Amino acid sequence: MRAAPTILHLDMDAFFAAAEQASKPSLRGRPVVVGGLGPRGVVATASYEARRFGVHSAMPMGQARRLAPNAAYLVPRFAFYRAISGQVMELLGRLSPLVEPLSLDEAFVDLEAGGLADDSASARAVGERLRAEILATTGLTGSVGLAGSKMLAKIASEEAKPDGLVLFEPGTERALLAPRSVRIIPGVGPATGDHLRRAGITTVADVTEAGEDELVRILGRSHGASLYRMALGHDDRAVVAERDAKSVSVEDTFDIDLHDRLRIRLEVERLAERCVARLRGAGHSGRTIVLKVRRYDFSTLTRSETLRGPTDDPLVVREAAERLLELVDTTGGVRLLGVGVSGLADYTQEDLFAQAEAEAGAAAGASGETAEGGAAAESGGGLPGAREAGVEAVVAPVEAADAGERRWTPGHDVRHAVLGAGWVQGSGLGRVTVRFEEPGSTVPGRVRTFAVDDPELEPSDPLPLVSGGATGAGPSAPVARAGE
DNA sequence: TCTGGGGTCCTAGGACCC
DNA sequence: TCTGGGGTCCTAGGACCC
Repeated sequence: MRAAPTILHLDMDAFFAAAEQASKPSLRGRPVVVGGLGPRGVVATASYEARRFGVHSAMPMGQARRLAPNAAYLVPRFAFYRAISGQVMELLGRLSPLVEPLSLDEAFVDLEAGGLADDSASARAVGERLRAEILATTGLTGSVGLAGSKMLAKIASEEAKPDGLVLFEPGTERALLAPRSVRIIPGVGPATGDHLRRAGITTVADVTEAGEDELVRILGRSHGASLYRMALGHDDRAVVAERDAKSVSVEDTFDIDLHDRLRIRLEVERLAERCVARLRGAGHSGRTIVLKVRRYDFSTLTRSETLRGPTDDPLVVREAAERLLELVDTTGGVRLLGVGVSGLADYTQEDLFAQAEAEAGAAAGASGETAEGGAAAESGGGLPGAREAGVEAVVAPVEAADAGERRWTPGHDVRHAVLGAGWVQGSGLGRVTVRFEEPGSTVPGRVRTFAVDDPELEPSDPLPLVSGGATGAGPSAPVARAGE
């Protein structure tokens, strides 16, 4: 707990939805919902206009459509948001060497470590200047919380939303927290909130009155003790710039439950490939392979297997995932499959050969237990071969169906040879509807409809939200205008 | 049109070891 | 050779966050 409010928390306002509104003038001031558009999609972000209809994050899309039938519904464009996030994080990096990103749209900054603020007045000035810079650079608004600890800075930025700044003076935190719901404390979610309510604890003041022993009794040692400290305003967690990843995973929810065992197996194989691609892309390898299965009734289970050493070999991960699948009963149907790797190491495959040889040498003197475990972990190598032929027969038609057809995803940018830049409003029945407008314009653009195979229409990259590019975002920024 | 995808941290039991 | 205590690793599940 610091004597000056030099921990800053930045939270961009309705980030995905705001980025889409900035990119598409016709959506400004209108309800916009970004999320999965399939039958099992959920809301990722709702614009403030959409929130007035009761739409919020994590809500099933079907429910959102009932509440706000006239909103614009768009799929997330992560590459676009990442580019904007990069611009924002770059601005934060100018304030301090200690920047801790929590997600694309959120970060802590230690202003004291940056030497730019040492009291309330200077911290507030830095926060306001940052908000102005973010707006000038990205065209988007962010809210800032300033306090003497991470927890309070985060609560302050929540209070500042949208488009504001709130500073909590150190020394006032206990009085400030006391009357509020325990749910404002990060880490207290629906389950813990219910648990506490059944014990008669609903406000932060109730928490401090109950005492640490009582909380530990209700919530367990770690959770109880930390909640008690937080309720007193005690939070000494440091802003940490570099956090090593601990796991990498990919998962898919299917529009319709999968029943066919071969198809399920095929999807597990694909997920394993995707997972390894991400693992390798991050320069990692890992020891523990995890298979996740969500069944028709939403019950979720995981099965895992730890190898003798880290791997980034697609075949090894795939075969482990296949072995794990053999342990799972999928009768009744499967709505989600996932494959993950944890126990990460920095090694890549090349290093592993040397390591394997070293281990082989060591294994000569090792116990039989270890050798047996290793043999079991690698036994999949020859076994599944008998089934491969059957799987291949399934692979071909699935991939053929995906190939060849151009997809016009709603919300994505396009360029027309004559009419210029626009974005897809919708498509179906062999037609695609495009609105022709650019981020810089102040009035909504015209709408035109084309055949899906119109040769003059092609997908394009997002345009920059702010012209001029004062940040020098660099040549690698995906927002760079296509064809210039 | 009921419930995404990518993470983190914690707990608890059993195996195993000293 | 009727029974302890502590530490670490592995597995499975759950809560939480954005």
